[in-house]
Amino acid sequence: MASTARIVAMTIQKRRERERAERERLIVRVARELAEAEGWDSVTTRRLAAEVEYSQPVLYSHFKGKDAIMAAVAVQGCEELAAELRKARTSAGSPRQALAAVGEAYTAFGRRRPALYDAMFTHAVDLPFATPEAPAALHEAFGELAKAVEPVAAEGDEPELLTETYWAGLHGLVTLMRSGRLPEGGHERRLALLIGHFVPAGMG
Amino acid sequence: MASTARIVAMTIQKRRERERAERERLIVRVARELAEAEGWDSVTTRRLAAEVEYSQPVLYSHFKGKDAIMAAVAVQGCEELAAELRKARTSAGSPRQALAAVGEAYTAFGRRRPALYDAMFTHAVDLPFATPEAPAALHEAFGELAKAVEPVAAEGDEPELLTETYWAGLHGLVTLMRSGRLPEGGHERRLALLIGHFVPAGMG
DNA sequence: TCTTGTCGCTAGCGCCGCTAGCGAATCGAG
DNA sequence: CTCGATTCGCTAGCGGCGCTAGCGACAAGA
Repeated sequence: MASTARIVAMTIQKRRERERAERERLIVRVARELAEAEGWDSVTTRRLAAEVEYSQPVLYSHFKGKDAIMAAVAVQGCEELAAELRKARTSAGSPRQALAAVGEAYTAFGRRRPALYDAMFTHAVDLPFATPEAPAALHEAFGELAKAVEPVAAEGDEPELLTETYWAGLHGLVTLMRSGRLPEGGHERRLALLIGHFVPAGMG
Repeated sequence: MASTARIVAMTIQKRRERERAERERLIVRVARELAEAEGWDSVTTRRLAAEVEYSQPVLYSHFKGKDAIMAAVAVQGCEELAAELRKARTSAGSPRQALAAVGEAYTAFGRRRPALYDAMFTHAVDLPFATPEAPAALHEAFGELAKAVEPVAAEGDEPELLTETYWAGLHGLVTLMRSGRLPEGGHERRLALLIGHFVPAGMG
């Protein structure tokens, strides 16, 4: 009897943990949907709690604070970005085309999913970046960039630094455009200029 | 007598306007100092009002809101950035050196004056950017970049777009580094890579 | 059955940006 | 010189923010 009770208790506990994990995923999903629909300013802890139909303190039993929720959304974004970069890179014919494809995919992602992009690359400094502890999805996304950059690296260029530099160029284009500091028109030509200057003459 | 009274009234009014303008400058100066010392999060309307020794509503008689105060600080920042870019550009010996000098001056500015940089290029979308109505100081700063970029533009490169692209690269380097997404070490080499890729082979 | 512990709730703290509306000081006319 | 009109900075407060203390209901184990 005692053993039966213990087993039942254990399965009950498992169900609890399952439900709890599900609720956590719900919070992240709703936070993301809300942010994408109305912007991060609309994602307040009160509003988010109301949308998931729990009280505010429940959020804090899952996450340390609002920034941690944004960080969770950012990790999701990294996964999607990595997938899109990979797809762009692997379906390109030449190194130059691959570099252009990931550049276009990156900036397209930033424009199509601004809330996700902000969580990943402008807000939320909580999650580590340039260290091994950074989320795997982030390494994966950066790795896609790196794999596209390395083939066009010149003699003596350190590939990692060159990738970071290319990333910075793409990031600058996305953020300056999205904040209205660069006109939307001309984006393709700016991107082409950036890419062109990263490819050695006569390559591609 | 009536005319004397009117004249006196006018000079009194002038003094008033002078004092009012002085108070406005005080607000902007204190806002900037506070932001540079403790970050923009510490620049609340209550705190700022206390520092200038007036009540909160006084701020709103000068500025539409907090964003407008940040915008005023941003304009100051543009003036300083423009001056530093000009100095860097004019004291360089060759087109390549000029491009490198403004790039270094730009990123150095972003790192040395993070609060100012944020007001100018990451927050405060209030002030117009890519239009003629943009503040003169902003045009001036961009013009300095343009004057450094144009000499190295290749045949067929649209100079304005190329300048924007170079700016985006610099901006990306500054923001990704300052938010901890790029390691501080390696900045000089990344900057050198960016500059090197913007200069046609065999130039400078 | 009763104790113990878990869990989500209500309520509230100290902030924020911003504003309504009052009272004192000043101005212009008689 | 007096007195209504106007200017101007103040106190006080609104609604909302991130976050948390602490209570009550409910479930688990003796």
